[in-house]
Amino acid sequence: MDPRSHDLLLGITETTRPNVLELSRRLGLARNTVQANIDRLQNGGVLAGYEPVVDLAAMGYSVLAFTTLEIAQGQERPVIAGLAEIAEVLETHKITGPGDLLCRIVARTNEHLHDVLERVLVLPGIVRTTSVLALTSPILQMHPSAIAAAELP
Amino acid sequence: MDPRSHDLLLGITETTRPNVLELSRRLGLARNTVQANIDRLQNGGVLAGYEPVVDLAAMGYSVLAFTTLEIAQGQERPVIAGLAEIAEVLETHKITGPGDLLCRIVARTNEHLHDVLERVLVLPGIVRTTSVLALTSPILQMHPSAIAAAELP
DNA sequence: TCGATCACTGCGCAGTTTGAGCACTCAGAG
DNA sequence: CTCTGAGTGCTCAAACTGCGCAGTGATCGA
Repeated sequence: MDPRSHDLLLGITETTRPNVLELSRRLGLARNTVQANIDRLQNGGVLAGYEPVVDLAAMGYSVLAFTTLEIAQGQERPVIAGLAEIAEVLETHKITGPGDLLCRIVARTNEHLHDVLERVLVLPGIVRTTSVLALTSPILQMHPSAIAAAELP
Repeated sequence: MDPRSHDLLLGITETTRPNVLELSRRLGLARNTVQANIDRLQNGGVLAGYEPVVDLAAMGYSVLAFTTLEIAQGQERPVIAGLAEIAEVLETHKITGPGDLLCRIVARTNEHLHDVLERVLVLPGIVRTTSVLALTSPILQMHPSAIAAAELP
């Protein structure tokens, strides 16, 4: 991942907008209507922006892991701050149950993942980590589709 | 989630493009250069498209769960097909370790989640499910940032 | 039943962006 | 020393945006 591409992907996030005219043609609605609907979604906070869809595998990150962290009492905040510094940690969720944090981590190789996990482990307050590797990801979607809407009372 | 908004979000995925001219100004590069770089990323498969960023909470889906499924021998394919029919199941990963599948599931409420899990449980071949709820998600990013690039040899 | 409101439509116009092409420079590789 | 690739600067018609304004039909409360 060269820095140029990185800047590009970052910049894309900020300059990407839907083509309202084409959208209106596809949906069979007036441009004004589509624009108003988009505005409504944005104002409601549902539509928070636009992002490039990045194929991590094509980017060289072919390893995906879900790692559960157990944290010592009251150490969550600094641990999260530490995790935020590790680029390969894409998501962190505070969770219920035996673990405390669930992280989504990408790496180029298994060795690289090992390296990342070591950087995680040295964070003060981490008691234990458990990782599972994702082998394939047969389902990937952004949001619940119309099926869900149809089920509503 | 009304059907109109759904169509809109779906259509946005297909009609959204970055503003290359503005991007070039921000990056201090020529428009041609930026366009060529974007083409390169697309052709390389790294940049797979553009998507709206949807705030699931604002959309009414305030519950996020990670559910691990244990599947009976050789039943994975039909189970995955069944999961694909459930709109609330946003991601499914085949994983290593004790579980077989890890799912990311959203729901409007805990009751709704309960309902979704019941729909999951009735799929033939599911032996056991274990769910953890995500309370907060302090880190959320799309891809490893420049930090990772700087670390490369 | 009347008037208000709302979602949607259609039109228009100035300004911006796109897509495509061409010519040029510059640095590195063979 | 030449070739090649990356980047630049320019041009043009066509497309799209942002914005405003006027009109229609349906719904709803008084």
